[in-house]
Amino acid sequence: MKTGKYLEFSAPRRRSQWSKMAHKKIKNMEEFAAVSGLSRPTVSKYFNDPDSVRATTRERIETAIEKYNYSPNIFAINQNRKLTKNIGIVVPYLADPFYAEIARKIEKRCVEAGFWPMLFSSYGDQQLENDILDSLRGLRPAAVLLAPLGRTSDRAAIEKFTRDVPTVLFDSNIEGIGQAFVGSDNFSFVSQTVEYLTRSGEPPSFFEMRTPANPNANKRRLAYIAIMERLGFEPNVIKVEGEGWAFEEIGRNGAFKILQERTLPTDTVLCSNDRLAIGFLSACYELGIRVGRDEGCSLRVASNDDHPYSKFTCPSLTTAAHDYDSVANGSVETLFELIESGGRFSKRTETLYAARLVLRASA
Amino acid sequence: MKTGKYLEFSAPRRRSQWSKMAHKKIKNMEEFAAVSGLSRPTVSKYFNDPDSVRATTRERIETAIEKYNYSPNIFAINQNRKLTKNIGIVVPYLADPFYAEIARKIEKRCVEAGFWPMLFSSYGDQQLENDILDSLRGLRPAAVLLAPLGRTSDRAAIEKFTRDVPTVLFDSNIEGIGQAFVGSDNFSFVSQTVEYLTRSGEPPSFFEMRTPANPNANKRRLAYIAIMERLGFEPNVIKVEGEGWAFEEIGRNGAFKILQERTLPTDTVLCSNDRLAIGFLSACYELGIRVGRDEGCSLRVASNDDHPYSKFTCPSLTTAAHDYDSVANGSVETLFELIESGGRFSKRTETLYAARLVLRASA
DNA sequence: AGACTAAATTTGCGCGCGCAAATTTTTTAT
DNA sequence: ATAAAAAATTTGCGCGCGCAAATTTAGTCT
Repeated sequence: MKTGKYLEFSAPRRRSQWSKMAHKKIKNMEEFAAVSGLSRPTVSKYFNDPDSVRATTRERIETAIEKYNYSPNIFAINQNRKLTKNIGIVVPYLADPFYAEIARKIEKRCVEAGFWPMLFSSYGDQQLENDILDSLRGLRPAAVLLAPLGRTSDRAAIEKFTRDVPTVLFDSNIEGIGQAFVGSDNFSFVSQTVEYLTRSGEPPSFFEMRTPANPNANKRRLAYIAIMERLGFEPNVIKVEGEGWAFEEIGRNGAFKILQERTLPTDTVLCSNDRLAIGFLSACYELGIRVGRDEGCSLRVASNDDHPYSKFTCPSLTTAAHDYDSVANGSVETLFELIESGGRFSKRTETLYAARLVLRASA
Repeated sequence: MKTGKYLEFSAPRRRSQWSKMAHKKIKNMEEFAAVSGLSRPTVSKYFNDPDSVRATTRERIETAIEKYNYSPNIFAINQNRKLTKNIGIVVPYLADPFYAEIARKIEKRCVEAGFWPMLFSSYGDQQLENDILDSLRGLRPAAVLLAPLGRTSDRAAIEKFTRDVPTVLFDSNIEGIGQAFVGSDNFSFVSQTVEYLTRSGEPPSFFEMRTPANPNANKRRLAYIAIMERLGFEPNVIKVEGEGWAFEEIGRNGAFKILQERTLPTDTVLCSNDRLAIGFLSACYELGIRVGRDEGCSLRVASNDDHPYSKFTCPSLTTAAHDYDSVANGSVETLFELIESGGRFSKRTETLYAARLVLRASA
C-alpha cells in the first residue's frame, strides 16, 4: 500500500522518459545549485531577489530553472524567514461583485510585485472574520489588506490583530485601527448625486437600512443631510428593516412597503448603495411604477457605488461610481509602503477617492 | 534598526503584562509540550488528530492551548508532512456570484472537516489558470477542487496537473481529466424549461453565445435541440457575438440586435444562462418590450442557473435552478473520498445533479 | 599597477516540526 | 492475577531552506 504517495504513481513511466529529457528530477535547492554549478546560498539569494546576483549568474540560474523546472519549497522558505512574501486580503462579502472586482485588481498587483496574495471572505460573519484573522496570524504575512465587516466587526479582536500584524484597512474605515485607511469619499458620492438630482428635479429622499453593517452608510446619510440643508431643502431619511448582507432583498421589501404606503414626500429617491437600489427597482417594476426621467415616469431613483450590475437594471441606474482602480491601486501602494517601512507608519493616514457621477436612465 | 521585526515592537509592554497573565509566550511545540507536562511528539500527535491521544491527555493539552494560546507553526507542519491538510479550490470567475456562492459553501465544509481551503480565481484567463495550478503544486495540497475555464483552458496543462495532484473537477467537465466530476445535469435543466415553455405557450428559441467558454453551454444547446425534436418542434438556435466573461453585456447587445431585426420566429426565448438573460431583459426594457406571461406582454424569457440576481431582474426570471447545496456538498464529499483513497479512484466517476424549475414572472 | 571598497559567493548553524522505531503504559482476555 | 495485545508515549533523526559571518572576487580611484 502506498498511502499518500500519489506523487510516485507514475515514477516508472517517468523514468523511461528521462532518457529523452536527459535530466533527473531535482529534489531541493542543494541539488539544483549543484546542477547549476553554484552553491546553494547563491541560488537562495537569487530567489529572494533575482537582481541581487551577477547578471551572468542570474542567467545560469534561469536557464537551469527552465531545464529542470525547479521551484523552491514554499513551506521551507517561509518557515525560517524573518518576513514572508505573503499578503492577506480580507473582504466582508465576496459574493458581492463589488468586492470580487476590487479583490481581483488587488491580487493582480500583488502577484506582479512578487508577493503571495491570499484571499479570504468573512461572508458577513463576525466569527468567521475573527477566525480568518487568527489564521492569517499563522501565515506571518508581510502585511494585510483588510476590508472589515464594519459595525458587526469585533473591534477589540481587529485592534489586537493590527497590533501584531501590519494592516491597511480599505473600503470600511474603523477609526484609529490599522496603519492606514484607503477608501472612498462618501461626501463626494452623495454631494454629486444630491446636487444632480436637485438641479434636475425634486430633491431626493434618502433610502437606507435601519442598521447598516457598513460604516460608509452612516457617512452617506450624514452627507445627505448636510448637503440637503446647505441647499435649503428638508432632508428625509427613510430607514427600512433588515439585517445582514442580502441588500437587494432588503431594498426590495423596503420599497414595497413605502411605495404601497405612499409615504414618499418627493418623486425622487437616493439609495444608500446600488444593491439596495437593485431591489428597489425590482419592486417598482412589479408595482408598475415607471422609473426614470422620461415622460410617463413617476419616480426617479439614483444610488451610489456603480455596482457591476447597475448597467443592467431596469431602468439602468444613475449612480456615483467608485474609482475602482484608484482604490485598488491606492490600497496596494499604501501596503507596499507599509512593508518597506518595516510594518509601521509614524502616523495613520486616510486616503479618500472622489466619485464620478454616472448618468443613466433611472434619474 | 529593526527591519521586519514588527512582532517585537511592543515586547516591553507585553512583558509587564505577563505578571498579570502569569505565563510567558510559547515559542514552539517543544516549549508547549513542556508546560503541558508532555513530550513534544505526543502533542504533535494531538494536533494531527485530537482523538488519537487519551482523553485525559487531550484535556490537558486543550487546557494548555487555552491558557497559552499556542498553535503550531503552519509552515513547519507542512514542510515535512507526507500529506498536507491543504485543499485548493479554483473557480473560473469569482466576480460571478454563482461561483462565489459555490466557493463559499465548499470552503465552509472544508474548514469544518479540519482542512485548509485556499481559494483562487482564474478570472477568465488561461495564463492565470495555469499559474494558479503551478502555485497549487507547490502547496502540495491533499487534493484540489477545480472548476476549469472550459474551452479556453489549456487542456494539456490541466491534464499534466491532474496527473500529479489528486483533482476533482466541478461545474465544468473536461472529459477524462481528473479523478471525478461533479456538476449539474444540463439535460435536466433544459428539459424542464423547454417542456414548461412549450406546454404553457409557444416553443422557445435558444439564445446563446456563438463560442461559449463554458462546456455546459454546448450540452445545453444539444439538449435543447434534442428535446425540441422529441416534442415535434423545429429547434431555433440564436448565436450572438461576444467573447470572454461579460455575459450580461453580450446578452444585452445580442438582444438589441435580434429584437431590432425582428428575426425571432417565436415569442419565447430560452437563454443558455441567467447572466445572458439579465442582459437580454435589460435590452427588452429599453426597447419597451414587455416581458412575461401577463396580458400585454409580447415576449417570454426563461433561462438556466438561478443566479443570485435572477430574483431581482425586471421581470423576475423564470429559470432552472442549480441545486447549489448538492453540487457543493457532492464536490466536497467526492474530494474527501479521494483523499481517503490515497488520491486515486479506480475509475473516474461523474455525478450530475438535476435542476429545479423556478417559476417567476418572465415566462 | 596597487590599494581600497563594494559586491558576490561560500561555510555552517538552526528553524519547528513529522515520522519511524523503541519503549512504556493501559486495556483486554484468560 | 497474569500474560498478551493494543494503545499511548518517548527517543532521535531529517526535512529544505534562511541567515549571519567569513571569504573570495570584481569594480573603482588615484
